[in-house]
Amino acid sequence: MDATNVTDGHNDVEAVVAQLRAFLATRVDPEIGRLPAERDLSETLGVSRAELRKALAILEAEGQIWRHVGKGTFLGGRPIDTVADIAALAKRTSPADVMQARLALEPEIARLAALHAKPEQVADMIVCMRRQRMVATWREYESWDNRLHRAIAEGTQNGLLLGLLDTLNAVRREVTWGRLRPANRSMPSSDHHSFKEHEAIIRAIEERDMIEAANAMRQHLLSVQANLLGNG
Amino acid sequence: MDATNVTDGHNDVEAVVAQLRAFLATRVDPEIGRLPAERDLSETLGVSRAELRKALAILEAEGQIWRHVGKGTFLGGRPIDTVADIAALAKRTSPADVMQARLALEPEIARLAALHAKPEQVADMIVCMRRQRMVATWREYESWDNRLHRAIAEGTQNGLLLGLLDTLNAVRREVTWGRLRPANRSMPSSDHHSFKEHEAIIRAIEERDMIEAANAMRQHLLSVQANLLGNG
DNA sequence: TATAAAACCAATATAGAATTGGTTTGTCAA
DNA sequence: TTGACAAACCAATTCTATATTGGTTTTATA
Repeated sequence: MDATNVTDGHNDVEAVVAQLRAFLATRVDPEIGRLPAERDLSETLGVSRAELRKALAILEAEGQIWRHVGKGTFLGGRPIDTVADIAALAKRTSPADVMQARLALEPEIARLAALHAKPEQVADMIVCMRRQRMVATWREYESWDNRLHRAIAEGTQNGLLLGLLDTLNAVRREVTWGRLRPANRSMPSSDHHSFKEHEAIIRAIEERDMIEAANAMRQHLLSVQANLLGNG
Repeated sequence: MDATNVTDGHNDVEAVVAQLRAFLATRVDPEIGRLPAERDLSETLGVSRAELRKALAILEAEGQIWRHVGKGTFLGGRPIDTVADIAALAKRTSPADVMQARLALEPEIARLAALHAKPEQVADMIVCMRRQRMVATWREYESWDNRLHRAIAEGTQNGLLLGLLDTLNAVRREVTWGRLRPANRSMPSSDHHSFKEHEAIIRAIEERDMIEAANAMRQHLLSVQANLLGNG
């Protein structure tokens, strides 16, 4: 414990921290943002791995870097956990949340579909709508409902929006399955409210009426929402 | 659709289809749902692979099975592609697509945040905003920008919307990295347009002004969009 | 006792082989 | 020529084994 002796060893971690800061500023490509592995870096800086880790812990607490087993050590704050894990997402999601999300996303999707949908994509929507009217079970009904809403999203020509809707739908299936599910529902009646509403949406898209497309979609979803709450 | 029996002379394909149906019903575990590989199955059934594939195509058109290269052949209808794979999504997504999706989703998120955000969540937003003004690099700027927009989504109290935004942001990072990236950007100037815009959004949320919150968010994103296209 | 070095662990990445549905080519027979 | 079949080829996917990496424990040593 001699303060006069080793500035290297006794200087605690502070000297190593300073050394590290310099290293980050000068020898790490900010575009790549990846530091060498601890074993390599400790050799490069001439310190033991334990000392280096103390310094790294400090810089991590400061938010200068973040680390992860198997990945490495990187510049900047820890990236947001991009949980695309449907099951985990569904666990913290209620049916009301699902409807809220649909109401947030799908009217805008309908609007963009009215702007960008190609004729053959509109034809796809019509096919879905027609086949939905001919189904014998609610399971098939929902299948074609999914496909219809997805066809509308395809009409946006935006793969990301389509992906978001797919994620939403995946969660929707998990959620509605997880909760109680009326098993003895009769077959879809021919005057089911959704039929007319779907028709209105598709017509608006066909006529390139963006405002009406968004509106019709919103009305449809509000109707579905009311139905859900009423039945629940 | 037409389940009618074929009466033409060739019983080739039809015979194989019948053989296949029997196989599906008796020799495929519905829990697993996977058929043997075409090469194996053709040998098992004693038909050529080409013939087998014709039969498989028919059953696939009927929705009895679905196939995918590298995966195999499975019972039931083709599952909707639940793209949790950010990289795959990013590959078919352009920066313009990202902005379009943000414009679709985030104004509505801001609106709901104005309705539901708790005081401590608003405080989080303010923290993000303040720290964003003090950064030294664009990397940090973007990190705090991400956190701010995520904090707003947390204000909706809707885990699904938050998850969707996380997915969107993950894709955004991939996309902007994949494409060319302006390397010589200077540090964020203190009068960067986003600062005032962020402030307007948060103020509207704080004042529970749903309409203004959505509006401010839309203006902000439009401004970002214009900036992107201008720089591109 | 303190510290450095090594060993060990679990999570992750990586590279290559193997598998699979889809497609093309070559061969032979009717 | 046409049709059927086998083999080869292709690209997407999975599987498997190995290597890295941050995190932890053990061991040696001064």
